[in-house]
Amino acid sequence: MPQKRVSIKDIAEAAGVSHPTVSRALRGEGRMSDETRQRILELAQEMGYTPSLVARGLVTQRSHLIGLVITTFADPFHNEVVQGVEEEAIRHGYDIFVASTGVNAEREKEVVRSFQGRQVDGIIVSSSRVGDDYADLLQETGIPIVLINSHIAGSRFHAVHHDDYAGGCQIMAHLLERGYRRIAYLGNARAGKANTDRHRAWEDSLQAAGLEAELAIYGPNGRLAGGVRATEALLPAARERWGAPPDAICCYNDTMAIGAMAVLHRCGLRIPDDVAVTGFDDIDVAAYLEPPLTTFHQPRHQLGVEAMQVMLSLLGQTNPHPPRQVRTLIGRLVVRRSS
Amino acid sequence: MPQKRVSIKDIAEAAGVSHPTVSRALRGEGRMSDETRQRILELAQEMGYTPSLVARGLVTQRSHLIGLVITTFADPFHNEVVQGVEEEAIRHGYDIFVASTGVNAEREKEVVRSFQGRQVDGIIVSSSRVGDDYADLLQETGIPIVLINSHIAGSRFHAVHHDDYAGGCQIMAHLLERGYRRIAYLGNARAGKANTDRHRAWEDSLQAAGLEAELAIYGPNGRLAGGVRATEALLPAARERWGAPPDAICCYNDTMAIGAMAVLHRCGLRIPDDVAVTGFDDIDVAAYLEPPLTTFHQPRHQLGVEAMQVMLSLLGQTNPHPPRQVRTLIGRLVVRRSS
DNA sequence: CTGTTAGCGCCTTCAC
DNA sequence: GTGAAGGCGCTAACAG
Repeated sequence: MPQKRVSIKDIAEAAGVSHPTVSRALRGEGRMSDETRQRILELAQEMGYTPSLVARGLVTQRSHLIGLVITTFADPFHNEVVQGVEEEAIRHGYDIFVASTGVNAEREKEVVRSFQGRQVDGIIVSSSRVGDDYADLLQETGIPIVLINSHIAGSRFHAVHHDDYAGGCQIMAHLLERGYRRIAYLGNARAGKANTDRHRAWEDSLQAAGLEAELAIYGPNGRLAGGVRATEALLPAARERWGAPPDAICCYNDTMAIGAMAVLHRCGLRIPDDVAVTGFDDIDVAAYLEPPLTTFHQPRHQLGVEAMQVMLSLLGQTNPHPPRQVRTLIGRLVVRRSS
Repeated sequence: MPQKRVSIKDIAEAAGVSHPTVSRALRGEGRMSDETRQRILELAQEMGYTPSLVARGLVTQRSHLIGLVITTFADPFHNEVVQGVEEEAIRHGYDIFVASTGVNAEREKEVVRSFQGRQVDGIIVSSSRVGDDYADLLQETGIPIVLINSHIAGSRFHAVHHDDYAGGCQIMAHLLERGYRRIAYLGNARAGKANTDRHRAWEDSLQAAGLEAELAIYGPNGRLAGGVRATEALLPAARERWGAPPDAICCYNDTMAIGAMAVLHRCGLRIPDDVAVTGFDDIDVAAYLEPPLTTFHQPRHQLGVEAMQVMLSLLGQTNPHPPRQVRTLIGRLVVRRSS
């Protein structure tokens, strides 16, 4: 029985009052006799009334919708972030509208248009390499923006991120302390600041230890296959340079590290006896690998929560140009058996 | 510069025509002089016009939005499905509005209300244990519904799913053929039909082989920790019954299998020499584990695509009660080194 | 080919 | 306390 929508008019008629009265009753606004209010509320319940957020949005110009841009749904890092954003949003009466862009600049524009068209109250962008043109596009919408882990073009945006450089340094300090010397970096050619920060941490740490940062190999992406590809390139390169495999591989993230471990296993190299491996992010599966993966834990969920908190504070403001907010979350080194 | 929205009225004024004319020009509808149309289009471009899908939705009663319900964003299975739905949706001019419910019945209702309020044109529900009351709630909205992998209460809904029973049988046939005899089932207490089908496949296959289905242990959920918990319970139970570990563990899904493998490793049991392990789904990481996991590949992405296709066909209909559509996708056994 | 009028469902003044 | 208007931005019907 695809029943027709019931509107406040229908309720008004049934209750013998006018629509505005119903509207007020439903929102608990304006003083009115408890009796009428009660009757209206009951009627609304009975008739199965659901307010049209569309109509409401049209008049109030607020959709109670937050647009969330991610690169892909198929990434364990993003997902936790999304979950965090959603929880915090719901807690405050907002819905989230998630869209993935892939690595497609055209699609990025489409998403922004769609967000604008649907009048989202705010936009959160997660882990994108926000280029300057994209940044301009976002800015032009006049909609509040919060960036997660992507302040590459971000000196002008509100942002929540973790400190990749510090994290990378902790990973490296751990490896050096354990006596590893031929440490290679496995990079992600597709990542922006996150990668350069981690790369730099690797480089600086080696130099500070009086070693040379000799071997950095990049995979085409930060996924499993990217880790495999990069490792397959790394091993011969290391042999050429050192006459041996690296004694440790510092990977851009856990996912690439898993790919790297698979290649090492396949080559008969033991982890960590022959080669140590470290990841980054501490995705769920990291603790369950064989051997369990040493990594740097990122508060992914919290990242989403705080991004939404910043957004809420922005939405509460009347000031169209509130001072820039930047939050940096601190992760922690998690040492497991892979190093 | 949070510029004010420009509306078709603004354009109309600038172009010296009436709004409806602008509306028509923008939608390429109604014949009109190429000149005026051209001028209007240029003006719209210049002024940075973005149509208000909110207003449009209010009058057309179509939002071009598809609501998608999942249980959690943090699940590698769902994510591929979502990605598939999104791609197909975008290809046809729809956006998707994803909401996660967790295992919270209250939240399920909220989501439906939100979807109704935002006037989604259709609802796709993925991998939920759609209970009867929830089913009723969905039905009452009068919005077209498509279920993915959750036709538990689904004799009345359109659905796209894979055949868990057949898949389970293939897994079991493989194990039996390899000579495994003490095969345990590691179940997910929280899953609905997917679990019962796989469980049944395990049971029937053993009996058909003249063996008894003796040991099925359930984890509290289908996640890593669920796999760990169940396996920790399984080993002593097996020892009690057989005086030895099972020689194979047939897991509800890959994620639980990873948890199981971690426990086996920790106990010094070799895979597959001491205990074989099989999963289900073929999530990305399955091929990269040590040892790589034997599993049953599910066309997760395709599942999403086809669900959206069914939805599109429904939206194209005028018939309020189109004949029920059910699509069953076929997966395939992927034998790797864990068995 | 274009303008006028009306209304989607709701909220927000304002009178009463 | 409540009702009567007006309008959010857009499309649909009908004039002209």
